[in-house]
Amino acid sequence: MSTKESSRDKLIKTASRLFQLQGYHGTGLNHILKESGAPKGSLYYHFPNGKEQLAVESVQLTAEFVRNQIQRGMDKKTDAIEAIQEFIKGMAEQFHTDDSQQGVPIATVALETALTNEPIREACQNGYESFQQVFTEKLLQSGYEERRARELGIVINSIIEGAFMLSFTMGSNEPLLLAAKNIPALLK
Amino acid sequence: MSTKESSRDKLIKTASRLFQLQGYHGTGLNHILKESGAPKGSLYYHFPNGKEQLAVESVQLTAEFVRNQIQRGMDKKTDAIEAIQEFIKGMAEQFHTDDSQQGVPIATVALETALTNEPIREACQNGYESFQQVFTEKLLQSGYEERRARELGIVINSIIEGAFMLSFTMGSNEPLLLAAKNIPALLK
DNA sequence: GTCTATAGCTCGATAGAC
DNA sequence: GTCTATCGAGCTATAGAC
Repeated sequence: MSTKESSRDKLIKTASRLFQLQGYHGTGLNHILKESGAPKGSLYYHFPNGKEQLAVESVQLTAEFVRNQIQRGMDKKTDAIEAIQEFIKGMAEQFHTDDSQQGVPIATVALETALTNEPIREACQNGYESFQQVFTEKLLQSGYEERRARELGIVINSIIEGAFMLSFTMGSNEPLLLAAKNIPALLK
Repeated sequence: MSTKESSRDKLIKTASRLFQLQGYHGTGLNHILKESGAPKGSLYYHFPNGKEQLAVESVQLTAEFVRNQIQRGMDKKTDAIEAIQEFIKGMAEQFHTDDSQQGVPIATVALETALTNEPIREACQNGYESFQQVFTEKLLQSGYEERRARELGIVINSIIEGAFMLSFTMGSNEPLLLAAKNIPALLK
C-alpha cells in the first residue's frame, strides 16, 4: 500500500501544480506524465476515468492543502479579526517572495470547467465550502452569532479570492494588502 | 470601412463570448470560426498575430462592455454606497435569470494566461484598472478623500470579482447577495 | 503495474489559388 | 478579402505485450 501509491501520488501532485499554473485545458496529460516521471502506462491504471478524474483528485488535494494553511493561520491568533487579517497579510508577503510562481488555487480550474464538467465543478465547490467553514468556525469561537458567522465566512472567502485573483493578474500584492487592511471594517 | 469590418467584428464578438465561457485554451479557433460564420481564410487576414491577438482584442471588448455596465450602475444613484450596493444586487438578480450562461468576464482568461502570455495579461490588467477607475470616481464624487477612494476602488473590485467567481462556481447567487449586503460596512 | 505503439481527433498556422 | 487544402504537432484514450 505504501510503495504502490508512489506513481499515483507523483501524478496527482504534479497535476495539481500544473492545473493550477496553466488551467485544465492548458495542461496536457503528456506534460503531466513527463514532469512527474511516472510511466505513461500507469496513468489509466490509477485513474480509469482519465483526465477528469485526475483533475477532480488534484482539486481535492489542492483544497486540502489550502484549507490546512487557512486553519494554521486561524490558530495563530485568538481574535478572529486579527487572525484573518494576519492570514491575508501573509498571503500578500508570500506573493512575490515565492519564486516558484503558482497560480490561484482552485479558481483557475473552476472558471474553465464550471459550466462544462460537473464532477470537477463539484470538487471546486467542496473546496471553497471547506475554506469558508474554517473562517466561520473561527468567527463562532470569537463570539459571532451563528447566522452572521456563516455569512461572513462567505464574504471573507469572496474578498480573499477576488483580491488574490487581482493581485495575480496585476502582478502586485496591493489588492491583497488592501483586503487585509479593510477586514476590520467588514467584521465590525 | 463599414462593411469590411463585418467579418472582423463577428469574429471578435464570438471570440469574446467563447473565451469567457470556456477559457483561452479550451476554445479553438475552428470553433470560433464556425460559430461566427466568418470564413476561415479571413481570420489571419484580420488578425495576423493569430489567436493571441484575437484574445487581446476580445478581452478589450469585454472590458469595455463591463466598464459601461458599471458606469450605468453608478449613474443610477447619487450616493456611492447605494449605487455600488444596487449594482451588485443587480448582478445577483441577473445571475440565474440570464439563460445564456456566460462565465466570469476577464477572470477566466486572466488566470489561464497571466503567467504565460504577457500581452493577454496586460489586456486583462487594463480592463480591471478601468473597472476600478469607475468605482473610484464615484467615491470621489461622494466626498471620499482621494487616496481612500482609490483604495476602496480596488477593494470593491476584489470583493465583486471574488463573489462573482464563487457564485459562478457554486451555482448560487448567495455570495453576490452577501457582498452587496456588506458593502456599507466596508465603505463606512 | 508498467511499457510501447498507435488510433483518431483537434489544434494553430501557412501556402497559394482566386 | 476569401477559400481550400494541408502541415506538423499535440491531444485523450486504448490495445496488447510483458
